[in-house]
Amino acid sequence: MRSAELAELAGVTVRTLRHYHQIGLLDEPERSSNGYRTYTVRHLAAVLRIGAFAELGIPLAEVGRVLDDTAETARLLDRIDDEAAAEIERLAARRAAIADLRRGGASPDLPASLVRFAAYLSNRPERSRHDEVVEREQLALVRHFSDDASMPWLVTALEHMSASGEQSVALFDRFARLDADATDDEIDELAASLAALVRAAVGAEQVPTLSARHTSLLLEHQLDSSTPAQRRVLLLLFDALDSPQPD
Amino acid sequence: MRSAELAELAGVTVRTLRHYHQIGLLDEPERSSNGYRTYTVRHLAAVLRIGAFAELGIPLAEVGRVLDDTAETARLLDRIDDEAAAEIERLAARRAAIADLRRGGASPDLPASLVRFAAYLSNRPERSRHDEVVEREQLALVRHFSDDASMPWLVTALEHMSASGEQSVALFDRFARLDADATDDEIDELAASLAALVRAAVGAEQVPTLSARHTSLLLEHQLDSSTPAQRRVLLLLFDALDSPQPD
DNA sequence: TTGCTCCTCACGTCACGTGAGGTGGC
DNA sequence: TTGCTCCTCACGTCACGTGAGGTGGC
Repeated sequence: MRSAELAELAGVTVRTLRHYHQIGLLDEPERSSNGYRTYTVRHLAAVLRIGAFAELGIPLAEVGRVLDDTAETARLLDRIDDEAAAEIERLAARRAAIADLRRGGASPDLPASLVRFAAYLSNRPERSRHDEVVEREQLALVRHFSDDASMPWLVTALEHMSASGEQSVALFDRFARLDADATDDEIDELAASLAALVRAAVGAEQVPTLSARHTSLLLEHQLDSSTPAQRRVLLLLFDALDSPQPD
Repeated sequence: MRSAELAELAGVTVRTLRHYHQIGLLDEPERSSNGYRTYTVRHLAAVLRIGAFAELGIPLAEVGRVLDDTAETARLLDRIDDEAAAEIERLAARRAAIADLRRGGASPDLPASLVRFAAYLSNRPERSRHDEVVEREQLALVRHFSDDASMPWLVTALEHMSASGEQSVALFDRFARLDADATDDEIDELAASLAALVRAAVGAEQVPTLSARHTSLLLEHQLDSSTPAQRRVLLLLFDALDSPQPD
């Protein structure tokens, strides 16, 4: 029989047959006078056997070695079974993550623990496109760092703020819309208010270490994304948070 | 920060960063005077965001399009979820097949319904290496064809034979060891005995169609693998099976 | 001459891994 | 000079898919 017929009988493409030839898995058959390959039933059997091993996940490069070696096959299948189990777990975890996203209506790069905080931010009036981008980046950073020892206070604080309602939204809004020609008084007052908000959210006994590697990266990101006036507020805020609480 | 530091913070390799640059997913940062890339926290955030989408199974070629498009992301995730479900099923089926093989101690290319028959064949005394190869090929063919309409009688017959014990093994053994100078009488007798065995196994009312495509391929395979004396037996056998039963 | 089947290269896929060969500052 | 870090190509991976360009017999 010719290539097309063998391929159809075996349920593969002609290209697959060629590939098996190329990697030495399948003997080249005789050629007829016009150069066409003329396969036999034995070729069909060979293709089917190769296919059976391949379907189990044995790489073609190994199939040749194990076609007639039951012990080797069993060893390989042990490994493949483990890999399949691991892959199933990966995929199941992925599906679970997707299901979570659907429930929360959130974006893949949002930390699950901060979905509420993200929603809270998006409620802010006059949130610009640029604000959104910056927020997304920050949340991605927090998410990635959230297993870090220096992080829990931040997550706690953000959660707490998102529960504290309109008052804190108003503060963030003032910060976001801070004028370039804001007076020193305005800036002092805003920094103090934010410091108070953070302290209240964190709890007085937990002193965040702003100099920790991951934390300082977050602060750096915030500074990078701020206007000069905002930067002045932030520096005052960091100072206030770093110094012992006035009582 | 430099490449190595960014890579470590993000939990990826430097090569991954380069790859993201190459496909235009990640902005090239400034270079320092020695040509080293100097990344910012924003690059870190970008890498983390890309990674979050990639981990969910979104191809990098799509990540760029959906980074800021929640609706598109949701649509993509629907597809990916379906694909993940299908892949899990494939892998689970593979694991089930491997578990079956372990229980039966069989080879991957054996039809599950013929494990007993294969074991039965392997009990034959003086089974040569060549016999084994031929048997394996035949079983692979039967397995692949076993959903064909012309096939059930064969599977039934083989099953039945494997239950019929030593008598039939002895017949197969006589066939396998048939001498090149066997007499016509010996050949006639063996063909008749085999025909009787097959008829008994199949059941009288089921007349197999030896000319059906898949069946004739099996016969062709058997003929190809036989000695001239065996071929004579087989042709007599096929004739006997094809003609109405003398009564 | 037109169709059909078969043939042989050979590039593309996907997300990087892995050298090879070279440079600049300590 | 030796080490270290970074750089830029560029090939390899895995099992084929997909043209491109050509041939032989009806």
